Amino acid sequence: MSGRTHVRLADVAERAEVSIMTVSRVLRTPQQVSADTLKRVNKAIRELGYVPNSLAGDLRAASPSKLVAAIVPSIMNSLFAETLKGLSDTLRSNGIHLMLGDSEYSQKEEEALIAAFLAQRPSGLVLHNSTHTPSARRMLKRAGVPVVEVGNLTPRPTDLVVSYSNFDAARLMTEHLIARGYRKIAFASVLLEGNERAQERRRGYLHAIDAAGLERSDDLMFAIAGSFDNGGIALTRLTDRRPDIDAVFLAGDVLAIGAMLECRRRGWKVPERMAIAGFDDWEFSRHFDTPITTLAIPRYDIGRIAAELILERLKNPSAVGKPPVDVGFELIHRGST
Amino acid sequence: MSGRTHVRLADVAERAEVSIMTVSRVLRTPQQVSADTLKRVNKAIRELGYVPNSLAGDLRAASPSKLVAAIVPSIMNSLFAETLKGLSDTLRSNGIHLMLGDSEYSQKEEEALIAAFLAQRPSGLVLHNSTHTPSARRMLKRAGVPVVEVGNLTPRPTDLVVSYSNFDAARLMTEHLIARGYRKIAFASVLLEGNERAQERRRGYLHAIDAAGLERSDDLMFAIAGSFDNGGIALTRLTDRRPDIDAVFLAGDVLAIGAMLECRRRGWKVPERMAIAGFDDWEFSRHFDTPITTLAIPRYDIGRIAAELILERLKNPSAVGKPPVDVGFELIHRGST
DNA sequence: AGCCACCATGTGAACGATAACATGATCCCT
DNA sequence: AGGGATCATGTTATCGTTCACATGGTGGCT
Repeated sequence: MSGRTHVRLADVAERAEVSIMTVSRVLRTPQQVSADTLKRVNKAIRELGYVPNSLAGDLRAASPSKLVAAIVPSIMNSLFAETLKGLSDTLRSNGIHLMLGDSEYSQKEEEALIAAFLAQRPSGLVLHNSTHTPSARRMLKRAGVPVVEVGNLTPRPTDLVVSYSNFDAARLMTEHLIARGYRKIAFASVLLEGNERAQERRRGYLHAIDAAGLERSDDLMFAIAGSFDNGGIALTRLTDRRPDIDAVFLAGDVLAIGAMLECRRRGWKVPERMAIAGFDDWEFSRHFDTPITTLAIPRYDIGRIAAELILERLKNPSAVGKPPVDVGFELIHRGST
Repeated sequence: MSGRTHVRLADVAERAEVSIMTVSRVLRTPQQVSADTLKRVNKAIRELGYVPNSLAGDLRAASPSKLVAAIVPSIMNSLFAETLKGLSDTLRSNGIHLMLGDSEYSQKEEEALIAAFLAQRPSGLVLHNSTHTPSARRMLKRAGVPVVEVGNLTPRPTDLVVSYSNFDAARLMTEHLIARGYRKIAFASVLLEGNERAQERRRGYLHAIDAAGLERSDDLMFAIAGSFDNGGIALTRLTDRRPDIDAVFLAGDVLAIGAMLECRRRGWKVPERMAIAGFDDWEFSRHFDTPITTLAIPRYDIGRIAAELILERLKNPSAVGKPPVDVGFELIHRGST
């Protein structure tokens, strides 16, 4: 073992008795190298266990690194995982890999991550949030890198957008509940602060409520961190305040599932005693005795399309100003409403 | 806009009327720079929106990039997500970020990811698998980078290990079922091929069965991809073959939950008609009418400790040969057994 | 005053690769 | 047989940063 950590092109070149440049060609443009040189160099590469140094390569080529950075509010939320999978699959088949950050729903943290990631000169940036600190916004503008926002069909995007309208989705679900005859419709969601998606869903709910002339009241709204237990808690708080509630729209994460469990504990019939509507078609939503009416978002596709937009931009950097891509959503009517 | 994409140290230096080196020092060792130079340079940095180029920095410093690569069998499996979160949290507080790959349970794919990741000169590698292709094994040995395997307390690790014994965990659960009086105990797991963890769990099950002198039979074992529905299918297949089964140990993913749902559909009392044991304490396991007995693995801690080992090794590269870290597991006895 | 230590800053080379150009050999065509 | 095109390979400069060393000014101590 020599003192040097890694095998370099120069080491391979020496062993194969060719120049560095020839080794480089063997790796990148083998058709430009004669058959037997190719064989000799490949042998040396294998024997030495050469692993290219992308840092050096990308630096000299002034090309971005073969990495795309993604920042999600929570790694452990399987909804975001689906989008990441779409991203990762699509990028990988183009030789690009994923750098992942977890902003923990904090814009300040997101800003720090953006700075750290940009230092790696990624080929692109995918952000779940579309509201950022001013400083983050400035960095993104100047980065000279495709930026895709995927959490909401935001009106004033930084660059590219692939998403769906949280507002429309929540409005549609509320309209559905109204059409089914419910009149005291409550709304529960994850915490609103810094979460544009939750805010938009709330706006959508209120819009439908107002349009139908139904009661709009703070009593009918509740926000709480997303978890099973909290879905039950939300239901409890709301119905304690207002026993006349006949439907709850739980617009986030696993809240609806928690609410279903709570209804079962209480022996409440769904939807007769209480209708339950969810957001996001968790596999589990289907599996209750009374399966849950919910909104299905094509989250894998969001990731896939985000990747495609980045790849396209890399091929053709001048093609800026692409309009937002609306992947839509689907209301899945099941037994709970 | 000039033709150049990014602002360089040289641009900042020019604007602040100092040398490149001074700017570099402002960023890395500001205590070596006089107060007013510091102010002037920082102003220029802000005005130009300078973002360091880690590619160049890490190249020259011959230091690894501030990235750690992790490869999991499936991004969308929330169990792995928990470990990733532990990793990510711990690394980030040390200025290191995560590169993420999804091997889709394939060793060939894992090998490709390892090669691609090593090219980025990461500070470390975290692998969920502990069995690799020969070529992957060779790369890992030669990489000169800390490698942590986290999926199983494997006997012949590549380098570092932080995990628990799948064998012992499955054995313990099987012993628990035996102690509770069950005699025809079936075993269902995710697909075994290339999945060392599932294989080890099966070994643990068989070990306990043999030790107790109970029936060991292919009829009592079933493997299927992990999903809700497949848990129900596993239960159906097993009891079709062998109606005398009185307990099923579902050692993987969400199979146990699927089996519970299937029991409910059939109106089977758990555990009277059929005992159900799971592996991995999904939040959901608690929330059935009959909550599920299961094994809790400290998956977040696995990630955290893996990160700590890497950080330690970076500080002190000579400290090789650390023994495996066993984080253990816990059998959580609930109503289903 | 003279000397040395120290502090702030600058200079030149180097990290490992690639781009652009240069070279010499081979080949084909007239 | 001569000359340009083509092919395989080599040479030199460069990417943006950091390292190692050099330099000049300031201050304290005797």
